[in-house]
Amino acid sequence: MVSHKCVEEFGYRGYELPPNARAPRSARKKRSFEKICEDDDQMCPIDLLATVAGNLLFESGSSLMSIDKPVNGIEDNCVVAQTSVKEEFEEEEKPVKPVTLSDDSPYQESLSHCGFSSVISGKVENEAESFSNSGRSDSCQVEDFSQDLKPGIDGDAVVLDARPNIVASLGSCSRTELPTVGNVPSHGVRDDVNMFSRDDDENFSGYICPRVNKKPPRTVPRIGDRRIRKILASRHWKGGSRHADVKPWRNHYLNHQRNYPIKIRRNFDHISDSISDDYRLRTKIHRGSRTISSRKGQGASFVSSDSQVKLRIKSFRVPELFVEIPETATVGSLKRMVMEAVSTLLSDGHRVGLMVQGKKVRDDNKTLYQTGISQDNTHLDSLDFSLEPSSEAPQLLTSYPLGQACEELLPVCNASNIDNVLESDHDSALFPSDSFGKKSAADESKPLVPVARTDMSHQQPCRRSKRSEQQQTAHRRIRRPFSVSEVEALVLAVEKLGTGRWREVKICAFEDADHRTYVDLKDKWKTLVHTAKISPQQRRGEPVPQELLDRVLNAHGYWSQQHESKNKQQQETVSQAEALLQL
DNA sequence: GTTAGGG
DNA sequence: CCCTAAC
Repeated sequence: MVSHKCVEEFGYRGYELPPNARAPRSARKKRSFEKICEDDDQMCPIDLLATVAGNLLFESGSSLMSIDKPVNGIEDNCVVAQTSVKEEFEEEEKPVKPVTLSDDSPYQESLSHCGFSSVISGKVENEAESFSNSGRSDSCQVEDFSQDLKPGIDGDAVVLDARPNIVASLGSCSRTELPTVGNVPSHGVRDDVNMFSRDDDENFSGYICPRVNKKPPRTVPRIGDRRIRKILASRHWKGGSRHADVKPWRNHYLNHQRNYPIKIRRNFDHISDSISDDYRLRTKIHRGSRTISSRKGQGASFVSSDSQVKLRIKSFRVPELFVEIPETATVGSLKRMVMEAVSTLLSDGHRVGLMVQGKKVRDDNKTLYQTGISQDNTHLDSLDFSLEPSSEAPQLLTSYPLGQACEELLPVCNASNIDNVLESDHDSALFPSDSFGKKSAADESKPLVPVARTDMSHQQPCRRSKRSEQQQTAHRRIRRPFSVSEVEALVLAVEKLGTGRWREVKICAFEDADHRTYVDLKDKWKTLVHTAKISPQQRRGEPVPQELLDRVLNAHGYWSQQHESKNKQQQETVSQAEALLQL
């Protein structure tokens, strides 16, 4: 809430949070797109499962579904999730043929390229087993990069349901294709990274490392196998019967769009397999007092004398990635587009968050043991990882397509989805609801953040320069137009304090509005003055009541006059002093 | 760190 | 909203 220090003096009470933090103008142009998102709040996600967790997790199918208690009051979801997983497990899981990878296996190489991490301790071989069992594509898979999309698209927005090459967590890896070992670059880069245990405090076992990829792929994106399907409306995601082609894992996702933490069970053999939430990580924990962890990448192994806690991040999803693409675009370009969007989404501004028993652990220097993450601690029952923005604003990428036919390409992610990850955060300016009295941001604030615009017409020349632009603007804060009530509060404060005292204005009227800096207020005042001076027809954005604009002009005039007279006085003083000095 | 102003 | 100069 806005501080009432000023407000009370002026008897003003009307201030409230702007209902919607909006995306930059570039995003707002895509109204149709936003509409999709609004109408279909949570129904058109691209789920990117990036994991190396293999069929290992499903060695014991029946035990997978066990869950002791509802997580954060979403019991129903959990139950459904379990059911779904179970079903697909039964349907899709196949016996696995063991394959052992040598230490120098190209598989390791491929892992190192990946964008996400999965946590394993000495389990690479097992992972590989599941990978090796990968079969060919299923009916959903589109292999031909040059294939036209048209046959599958009815003119509505296409929503991609993307999966990485390896999606073992849902037991469907038998359907996915293992990238050609040893030929990674040409076939696609694995979306997974293994991070192995370390002994020191800061690099705890089971670290999740979203790979920061400042530069989205320039040439052929390494997208790997993706499943593509269209949806026309949200309802299409719901009943499975309407989509005979929808795989069980898909239903699994469709039914579980809501955010909730992923529970980690203490025992490897009894894992809660609740579906991961957006930005939440599915983890698994293994207990052992003395563990041998092999570091495949370095061909080394070590024995730790410490008690080790093994964590396993099974997968996580990228939420609400919307893609709009001409039906004449090729499948390859679509894949590239998705890859870029996903890369962008994950590349910048994300860090790993950790919650123990629902409480955020901010101190990175704490040991796991101090945090309560130890092999014999019950806290392991509620260990949550999350991906959260590490910077104030999500990355805005704008790679402007040149071709007219490709104008409307705009993958969008709904940033509100990560809101609840930040539920206890007050340090993020991303979500005004947080600092304005805990409104339900998911309901009231849906900043649509464009994460990428992809040039589908292969007009490479412009990409370079645009890329550098992207990097330059990567940390630009999200645009958040002032609401009328904010303007009112600002006007009130300036009326009282005058211009030129922006820090005080901030403290007086916007103290708790973390996303409004005094520079912002100063800038807003500047634009308000300008707005008040121009004709109403020339004004843009949410109309500011004329009454307020009048007050702006009045205050501006008054304080300008004050400054003038002040300066005049100073000048007089100076000249008098000079005159005195000359005498 | 604040303020002012251009971009 | 960003950047920077000036204080």
